[in-house]
Amino acid sequence: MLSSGSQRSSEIWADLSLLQQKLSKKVKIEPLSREVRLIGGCDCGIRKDKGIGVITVVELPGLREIEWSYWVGTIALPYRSGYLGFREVPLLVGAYRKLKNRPDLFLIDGQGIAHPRRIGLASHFGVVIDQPTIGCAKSKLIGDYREPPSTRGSYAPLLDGSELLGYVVRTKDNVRCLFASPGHRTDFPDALFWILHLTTGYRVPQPIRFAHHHAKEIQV
DNA sequence: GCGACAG
DNA sequence: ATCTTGTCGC
Ligand SMILES: [Mg+2]
Repeated sequence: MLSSGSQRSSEIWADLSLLQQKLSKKVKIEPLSREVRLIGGCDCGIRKDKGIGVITVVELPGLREIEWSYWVGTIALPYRSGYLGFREVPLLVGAYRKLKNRPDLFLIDGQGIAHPRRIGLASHFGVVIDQPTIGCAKSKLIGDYREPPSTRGSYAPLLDGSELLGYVVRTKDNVRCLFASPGHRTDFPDALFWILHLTTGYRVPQPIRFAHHHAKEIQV
């Protein structure tokens, strides 16, 4: 029973899983078409049932922040691995609509297609706004890989059997790897390239760091 | 039954 | 994600 009033908890997740299967069919993995000058960094802060979604816009070259927006909303679902998009996408869409600038690419704190149904947060958000996105997660959701050397720039493919999902990337010497995967309207080389080019001195890419900082301070 | 499990 | 101070190492 898709879309109804009250329903059993088990049915809710089953319905959301079906919805993800539909959404995943809209995901396009293709080379970034635009020239990238403005990049949007996305992250959310959540406490209890109140959440805030933040998007910062950084300019290239320089990675200087030129704008940022946020959106506050109520979180209806509890966290469950594989369903993060349903909690954070609404908040990010709200912030997206308040932006004055239009980023050429969005970097999101979460997986792209490296997801059980190939529709992680970055892909989900990308399909909803139909804009280029790349997923940049701090830990793994699914897939197998061999640990890359400890030097910045090292990487290894993230695989589900023989299917490539993304890359496990060392963005800084002697720190845990990041998990990069294309979200929507970007491809694997794009994910690897941008994750490394937007990382300077810190493990997490600057755009996402800025968004994270804003979400944390506003939430007070 | 056991282990994995984005944020 | 959030709860939380100082401390060890690059
Ligand atoms: Mg986050």
